Amino acid sequence: MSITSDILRGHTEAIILSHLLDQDSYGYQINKDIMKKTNNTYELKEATLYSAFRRLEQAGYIRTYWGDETVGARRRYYAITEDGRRMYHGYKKEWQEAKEMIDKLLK
Amino acid sequence: MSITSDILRGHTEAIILSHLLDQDSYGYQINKDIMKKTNNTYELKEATLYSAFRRLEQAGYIRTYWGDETVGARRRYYAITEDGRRMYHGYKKEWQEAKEMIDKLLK
DNA sequence: CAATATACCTCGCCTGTCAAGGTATATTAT
DNA sequence: ATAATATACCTTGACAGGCGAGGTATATTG
Repeated sequence: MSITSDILRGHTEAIILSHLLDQDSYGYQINKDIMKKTNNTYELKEATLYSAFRRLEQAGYIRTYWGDETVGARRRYYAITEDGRRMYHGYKKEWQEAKEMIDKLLK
Repeated sequence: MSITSDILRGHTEAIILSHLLDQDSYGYQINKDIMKKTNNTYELKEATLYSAFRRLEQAGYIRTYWGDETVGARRRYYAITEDGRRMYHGYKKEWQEAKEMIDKLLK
């Protein structure tokens, strides 16, 4: 595992929630967005992505539905819930604090 | 596991190396330093600490020796190596980049 | 003399990541 | 025509770091 992956570990769920704040989306799209946003520096691996979806759904932070594509491959859409939004904002706050903490600890 | 632990995951080794930059130290002391530095927000768990020491030693980033305490409990001291310093600086750079990336991904 | 502090350590579980594999449809290149 | 690539979904099993729970020994404080 690369160091970058290790640093990113644990942020996956919040990153996904962040992408659902403004509109519903689906796995493939979210992954593409992330790659684009990071100039292809970071690619969320599919297995990681889908296991995160399962956890988020289980926790009630997202709900899912199938798109009604008439052409092309089917898409499973994800929507953030109110709990999900709360979770996201809590996490973001925690991230701000953690950032300062790590900066302090790395001198 | 708390969210904080998950965010901190992977930084343990660098945090330890950081504490060894200026002087050698030992497990108990390093742990205390970390707690103090973070106003008791973050406590590196002992099991985590010692398994990190093993990894760091294995990797050649630290070397260890027993202190010559005449009173009190014995102390195992840790010293950072040149490789350890290189590793630390590389990690710190990576952290700066990762920080920006996560900020971007969390909008 | 019990409790707390200092100081070390190990075992085994838990959880998130991911390599490797799979399915199906649509488009583009040869 | 058909091979290759892109879109889109998914599961399994291994791996690694964190840590709860347990242990040892010495010194100090109430």
